[in-house]
This record gives sequence, structure tokens and C-alpha cells, in this order.
Amino acid sequence: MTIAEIAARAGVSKTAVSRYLNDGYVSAEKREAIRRVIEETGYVPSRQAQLLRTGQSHLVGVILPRIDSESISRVVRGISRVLDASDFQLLLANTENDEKRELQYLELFRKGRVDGILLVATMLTPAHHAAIRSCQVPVVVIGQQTGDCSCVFHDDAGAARNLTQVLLDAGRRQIAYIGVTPRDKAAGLARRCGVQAALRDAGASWREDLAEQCDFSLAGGQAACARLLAAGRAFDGLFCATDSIAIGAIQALRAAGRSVPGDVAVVGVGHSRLSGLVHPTLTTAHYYYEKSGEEAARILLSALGGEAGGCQQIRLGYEIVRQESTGE
Amino acid sequence: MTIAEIAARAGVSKTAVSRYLNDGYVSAEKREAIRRVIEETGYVPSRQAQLLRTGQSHLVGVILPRIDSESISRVVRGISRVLDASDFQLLLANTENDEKRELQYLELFRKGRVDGILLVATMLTPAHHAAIRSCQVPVVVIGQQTGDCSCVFHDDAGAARNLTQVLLDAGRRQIAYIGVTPRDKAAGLARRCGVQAALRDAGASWREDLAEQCDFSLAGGQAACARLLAAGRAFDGLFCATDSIAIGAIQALRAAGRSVPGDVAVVGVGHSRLSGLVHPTLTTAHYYYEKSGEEAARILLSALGGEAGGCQQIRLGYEIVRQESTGE
DNA sequence: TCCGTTTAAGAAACTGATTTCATATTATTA
DNA sequence: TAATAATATGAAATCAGTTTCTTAAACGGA
Repeated sequence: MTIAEIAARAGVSKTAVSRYLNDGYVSAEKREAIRRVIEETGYVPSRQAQLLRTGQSHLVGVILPRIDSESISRVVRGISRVLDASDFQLLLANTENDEKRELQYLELFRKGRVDGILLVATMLTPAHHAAIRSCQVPVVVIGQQTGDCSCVFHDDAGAARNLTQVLLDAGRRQIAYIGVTPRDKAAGLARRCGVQAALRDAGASWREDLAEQCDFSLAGGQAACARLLAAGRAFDGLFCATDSIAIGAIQALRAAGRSVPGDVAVVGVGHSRLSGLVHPTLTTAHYYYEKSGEEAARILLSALGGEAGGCQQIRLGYEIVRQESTGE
Repeated sequence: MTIAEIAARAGVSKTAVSRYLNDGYVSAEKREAIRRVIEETGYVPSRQAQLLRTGQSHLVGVILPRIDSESISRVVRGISRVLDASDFQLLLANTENDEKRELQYLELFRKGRVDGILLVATMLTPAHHAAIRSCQVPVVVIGQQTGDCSCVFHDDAGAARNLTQVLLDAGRRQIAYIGVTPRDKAAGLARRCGVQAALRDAGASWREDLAEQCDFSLAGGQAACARLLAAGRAFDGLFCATDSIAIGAIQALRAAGRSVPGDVAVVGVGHSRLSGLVHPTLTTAHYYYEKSGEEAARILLSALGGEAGGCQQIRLGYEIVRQESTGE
């Protein structure tokens, strides 16, 4: 069923049908005739043909490091909520945490396949910056702050600082730290800086020998905490860069006979569903993941709608969730 | 940079360039000339124009009830793993558990937008069956068994039966049940039938007054279990249709002063990450979610590749994961 | 040498929409 | 009333490729 057939059936020209579908500029009778034929036939114009002519795909490319992660899938949910209300659709690119694949997808999307890109970023390397800047289509980065394009991110430093304050308020002075790579400016660097700032404010000192690094997994947190314990240095507070790491760390602590929060108070970041279900429940910072996806999608849509706007930088807040792992 | 320009620069016809890019059938000199020009210009043919002519979008539509669910995001991960290795991309449609939206997307995808559809289904109503059958493009259903098209699903009845057997083996005789709507043939009906079969085999009886229903959420499980307890009927075993429900139920049991597994042994289904982290850890059935996504994507790709195959029905197995909630 | 087959090449048609351009018909204004 | 503007309309061009059709040359076998 093509536009030509519809035109023939309705006794009008292709142009009229096209106008009916787009501008308007069609007389009442023809409009009605076309409407009826389209309804009868269930005609839907071919996206491909539209795309070829207009150069628009009505597709938004979403690049993310992995989908089976609570925080990221919540971001995607926010994105899809906004996109569903528009006439754009969501083209998903899962990079499985592979930096090369991330760049490949940026490259692939750069020309033509999509009208805009949402990048859920963990790391922004020079290659990323170059790729983003050379993009023909608007890009919005989620989860990291950047000057290359609009971005939506969380107040990682603030949340970390505040959570560390919770540890200090609980009377802990020897604060250990388990984080992720500082190449991740948000979850790695900013959160660590937040911890350091809180310690500095309190006159306590950052102890490099109480800092460990791991990946985003629970097992990673477990192993990192085990390393801390094996090193034999005393600590009574533990800041973990994510909830998963924190939960892994708590398991390691308990395996080593330390009580939480008795011997060690622990905090995480992200307010995962798990945080309220593990024992003890985990003090953490609530992040507005859905909202970050929504905001990013909204910014992208307005950029696609032709609004100038420029590079918007949106920093979302957080909310401290006090639970059992830091005492009452 | 279009094919016409390349042709002009190389001193050949568009046809020759097109042949160079596809069949072959070009003389050595022209081949070399075209190769050089393409290399110089970095020309890449427009997907859009190719798609318009060939009638393919190289897109696979994935319809799912919600993305921020562990099991579903794992299915998506499997899908994306297979699709990434092909030259198809993943168009995501999140229906937010809205049956109407599900049908809308089926309708939308039905014509032209995508080359094939993967439907992660919770319910298949007559409307669904009709929509699937009238689809122009191949459809593969994930999570439910159907004769309409190929499908990949889990052995829900078997898993439920086996898990119930675990409860019986632990000496429990008064088995309560918290499930989801039987309109969901897999998670609702099949699992309940599995429980009933196990009870029948053991000479125990299915007690309708010990059966409750709720949604897929933890809160739902909590509320349903509270209702069971409020009704005042005794039970020493509890089958829950999902891990989330089971974890909610355990919370309700403990809130009511019942010990798990002491007073009540509990089982769930799905082997969520949570199941190993809650206290007590939950006996459950491991489901191969990633694999179901992979298999479904593979079937779809082979159908798109022109292989007949017909309606394949793939039933994946499960693995009982014995943990603390049923005693040792 | 003649005929059929294979190889090579390009002109033109085709995919299904949008957009431009030219034109006709009304309404509005000076 | 004439000039101008606004409204309607469709033929044809356009987007960037692929595919069909036609023609021509080269080659092999009888």
C-alpha cells in the first residue's frame, strides 16, 4: 500500500495525500476522502521512504555500557517514558562495557542512522570527546559532566561528601574507601573527591593505604574489602562507591567476623532495591536515575525540535537514605 | 557524497559502482578505478537509500513489558548479544505493562518499520494471537508458549513441581501458594499447575484457601502473605511464583513473628541476584534468561535469513538452587 | 565463418515518500 | 474594479541507491 494507491483510490494526487499527512493545505472534501481511504486500508507511510527524502529517521540512539544493571535499566526506563510520548523511537546499543564498541556505535550513529544520541557514559576518553564533537547529530551524555554537549548527571561529590559525613557523625574516624577507577570521572573521581572533602572538613585525614579499587560488581567489592582486611589496617568506617560494592564488602566483613555497623559502619551509593533488603540494610544515597533519563531525553527532543538551548548542564540532586549499616 | 559522484569521478556508470559494491561483474581496470575513488573519498553508501530499494530496515523490534526488571533486562542482554554480531539493530519498545501499548507496538511494527519482532510476553490474549498471526514479519515470543509463531520459554511447570517437591521433602505438608494472574499462562498458570501436580503426586491436597494472588512486585508478595496470615490458616510451606514475591512474603512472615525456614519454608522462582543476598537466602529455580534472549534472536535471524524452520518451540530447562529458606 | 554463450557496461526504471514549481481559483484590499 | 494575497491542486523533480533491460564485445565450438 503506497501513497500512490491511496491517492488513486481517493481520486486525488500523491501531493494531496502527502499534504494531508503533513502540512494541511487540503480542502475539506479531499481531506475527508483521503481520511476515509486511509482508514479503510490501514495505510501507514513507509518510514524508509520518508527517511530517504527528509533525512530524518525519527530514531534516537541510546548507547549504554550494559543493560542488566539496575541503575542503567532505570535510566532507560526514564528515556523510554519520554520518547514514547514523542514520535521518536529508541534504538538500543549495548556495548557490554567495551570502550571500542562504544566508539564504534558513536561512529555508526554519527551519520544518518539516528537523529540524536543519548550516551550513558562511564568513561569519557579523549577519543570520546572527539567523537562527540564531530557528531552531526545532537548528543546528550547521561551520568558524566562534559563541556562537549548537553549532559545530565548526579551530584556525586555532594552525595559522597554527605555520606562520609554520616560516617563521621557516627563517630567513625578511620574511614576506608572502596571505589572504581578514577577514569570514571563521576563514580570514580567525583565520589572520591567528595569523601576527601568531608574528611578534610572534619580534620580527619584521607588514608591512601585504606583505599581500594574494584569494578562495579558485588564480587569486586567483596574481594576489595578482603584485601583491605588482609592488609591488617584498622578502620571503623567504610565508604563504597556503589551499593553493589558495599553489599559485597559487608559480606566480606561478616565473613571476617566483623560486625556491621558495630565494628565497621558502611555506606553505598545509588539506593538500589537491594539496599533495603540486605541485612543490615544499607545507608546510601538515592539517585534519580529515571529522572536523569527523562531529562536527557527531553533535552535531546528539544534540540531535535530546533530549539537552540546550547549545551545544557543539568545536575540532579540526591537524598541520603539512612539505614542500619551506619547505626541508628 | 553519492554513488553518482563516485561514478563520475571514476569515469563509470552508477551501475558499475553498485555492482562493485555488491555482485562483482566489473572489469579489473574499472574495479581498480572505483576502488581508488572510494578510498580517496571515504564514501559509504547510504543505508536509507539501500533500505528503500530493498525494502528492509535491518531493525528488529523488541517489545517488552518493562525494562527495569532483572529478568527482562537479562533477556534483553541476550538479545543484544546476538543482534550485535549480526547487522541488525535493536529497536526497543517498552510498554510499561500496558496491554494496549503492547498491541499498538505490534501494530506499528507490523508494517515496514522492522524486519522482525521479538515479543517478551506476559500475557497472550486473543487480540495478541490475532495481531501476531496477521504480522507481515516473523515474530518470536519469549517467555510464553504459543502455536502462533516460534517461541522460547522456560519449563515453568517442571520448575514449580520440582520446587514444591523440595518443600515436601523438607517435611512440609500444608503448602500455601502466592502466584500471579493465571492469564499469564507461564508465570501464572503453568507454575500453579506444577505445584498442583507435585501435591497430587505426593498425595497432598491443593488448598484453594491457602492460595493468594498478587502482581510481580515485592510489595505485592508482602501484602498477599499478610492476607494469608490474617486469614489465620496454618501452613508450613510457601510456594511463590517469583523471587520478588517470595522475598516480600518472607518479610511479612518475619514481621508476623514466623521464622523462615523454621515455621515456614519458602521457595521462589527465577534465581534473582537478590535471592542470594537476602536473609535467609532463598531456594529458587535458576532460569536461563540471557539464553532465552539469545535463542529467540537466533531463531528470528535465521527466519530473516530466509531459512524456513517453521514454528520452532524451544523449552529451556532450569536448575534448582537450594538455599537457606527451605532448611538444609 | 557462423552461431550461441559468457562477460561487461550503461541507460533507464524503480523504491515510496517529500518538495518545488507552475497554475487555477478564490478572497481581500486599495 | 483592479491588484494583490491566500488557498488549493497536481505534475514533475528529488532523495540515493538497486535492479532490469538492452546492447556490445569477446570467446569457444561446429
